[in-house]
Amino acid sequence: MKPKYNIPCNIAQSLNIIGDRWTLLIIHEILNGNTMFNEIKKALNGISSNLLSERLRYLEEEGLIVSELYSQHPPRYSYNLTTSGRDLEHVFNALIVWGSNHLKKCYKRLIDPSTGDEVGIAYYSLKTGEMVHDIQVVEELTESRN
Amino acid sequence: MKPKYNIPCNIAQSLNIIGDRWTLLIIHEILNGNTMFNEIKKALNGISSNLLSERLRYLEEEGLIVSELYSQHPPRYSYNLTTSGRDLEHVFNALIVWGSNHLKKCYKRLIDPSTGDEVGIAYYSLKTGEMVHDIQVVEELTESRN
DNA sequence: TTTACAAAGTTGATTTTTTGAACTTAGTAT
DNA sequence: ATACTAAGTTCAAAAAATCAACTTTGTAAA
Repeated sequence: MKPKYNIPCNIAQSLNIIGDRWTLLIIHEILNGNTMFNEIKKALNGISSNLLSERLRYLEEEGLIVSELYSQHPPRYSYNLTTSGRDLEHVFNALIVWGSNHLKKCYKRLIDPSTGDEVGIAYYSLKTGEMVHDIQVVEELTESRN
Repeated sequence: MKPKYNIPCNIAQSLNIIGDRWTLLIIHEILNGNTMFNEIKKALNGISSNLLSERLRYLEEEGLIVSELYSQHPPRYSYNLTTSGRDLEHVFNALIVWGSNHLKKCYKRLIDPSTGDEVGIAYYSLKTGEMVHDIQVVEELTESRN
């Protein structure tokens, strides 16, 4: 079945869910308000129906989107993000910022709407809310038997 | 040749460079100090030599890594990140944070090493350095002829 | 009341990628 | 000599993505 990364790392495990071709772009379109099958298909120049259909099904299984029946009789669904899908926004923003710095041609930028200043990625403490200038990745202790 | 997303968006264009299977994980291993071919291969359980070799070649073409000859006679290279490769760190961190909130099993967390507090993603103004609480994605104006 | 058209898919053949295993080349260690 | 390692390359087999055609239910127009 699905070929998955068998690597003990958040990044690899996250990519097992959102790393397939088109997947992040599909979520991004839904985030941008394109909630219907054909809206998404039209926005994603080149994706085929069967693949879009399969990806949507998989993302729903994984809990990143929910499909809502908006017409009974020809059954028609609109696709919306769950919290976990919406939380990918920071990943999108990190990609937009990276792209604006390193792509030959940049299409989008992140700005502070109150000042117009361009913004970059930072980190803040969940406890205090203050910006944190130095960060560290720590390994979760593997809980052994007890 | 390479199937690429033909979509005018930083995210799609960035994924054209770093969105192939294994690519982000390879860069992440180099960032973590695994700079030799077999170190990367060993860390990435399941990747095959030919694919690793092809991905490294492509990433060098795209300017995300540089290979440095460290032994002349059996030609041996070590792989290191350029600035553009290193700048993907924010993307990795965004994925680590997303994973720590939404994966069934979390392997890593981001903390402030001075306090031990867990951290989340924020944004700051490139001009003032201050944290920005509201952000907006703006489309780059397409430069027409002049 | 046919005819046309759209939305949301499904089916199946073709093409492209990825995997997996074996092989190579140059060198070091025993 | 023999074994073993690093860093790949080559090629066959398997898996995934693309592409085009088709289906189903319904709405709009002639």
